[in-house]
Amino acid sequence: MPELPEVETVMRGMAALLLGERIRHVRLSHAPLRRPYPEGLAERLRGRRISGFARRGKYILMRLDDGMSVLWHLGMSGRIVHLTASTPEPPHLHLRLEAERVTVGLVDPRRFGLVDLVPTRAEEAHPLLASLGIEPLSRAFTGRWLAAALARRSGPLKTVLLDQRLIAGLGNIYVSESLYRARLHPARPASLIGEAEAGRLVPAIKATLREAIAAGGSSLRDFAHPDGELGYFQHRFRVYGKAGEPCPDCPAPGTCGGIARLVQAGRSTFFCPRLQQ
DNA sequence: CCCTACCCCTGGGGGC
DNA sequence: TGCCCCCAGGGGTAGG
Repeated sequence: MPELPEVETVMRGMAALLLGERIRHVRLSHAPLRRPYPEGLAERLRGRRISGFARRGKYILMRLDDGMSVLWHLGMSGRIVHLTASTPEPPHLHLRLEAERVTVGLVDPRRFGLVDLVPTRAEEAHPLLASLGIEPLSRAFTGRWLAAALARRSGPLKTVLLDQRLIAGLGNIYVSESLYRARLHPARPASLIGEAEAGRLVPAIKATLREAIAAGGSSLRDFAHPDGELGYFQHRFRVYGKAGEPCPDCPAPGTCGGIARLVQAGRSTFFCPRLQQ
């Protein structure tokens, strides 16, 4: 599930609950995630105070008072849940972190997520972060930058935009949504996107991500509701998952024949075949 | 290097 | 109802 906006919202939710808290106890599941937990993770976290949060791509960094950071990745199905005394323990709970005033859990049925430890001063050197590309919401992410980056890549535009080594945080949903907003066809060869079109795409990506974060932010106020899930929200997609439905921007229903679905590198892409060229 | 195909894992939905 | 297949918002790796 989580792409950049969801991860950002989860991170903010974690910060709201955990910032400044001291960790009293950590319990880990026996079922492994994508990679084994670092040696002695539970013991190393106990007694530490949580001093800060950051996000890099789809990764969350939780900084501790001993110079270490906990690296979280939610995979496809990972969620952070606020556990209260009244809620029963959810299935697929892999990490339970009990702090002074709150308890949170990492729930991940598919177990594609991971938790690791990294020195705070060397976060960027962690193997999973070292090869990540540009942050799409940064000032450095401009049409000029993107045009130059795309010029060196072959392959369809959609697939290239999903590559975390180029842009960190875009996922399958927001790539489709951004290409629709920019009116660019997902199958266009990336190398043939010029500066004018890249100059359309960059603000489309930023606006798409910012709107989704804003929608998540508005849902954050509810994170204490009974199921306690942090950072997830119903966001209105214009094309994602809407194959066969009328295109929201075509003048009359049926003008474009409806939203189309395409499979690229094994992932679904949704687009309007008339508006996106 | 670059690109696609396949794999990891569980659950939900649709068709029969 | 049950079963089976497909699909799912993540990424890493093996091969072409």
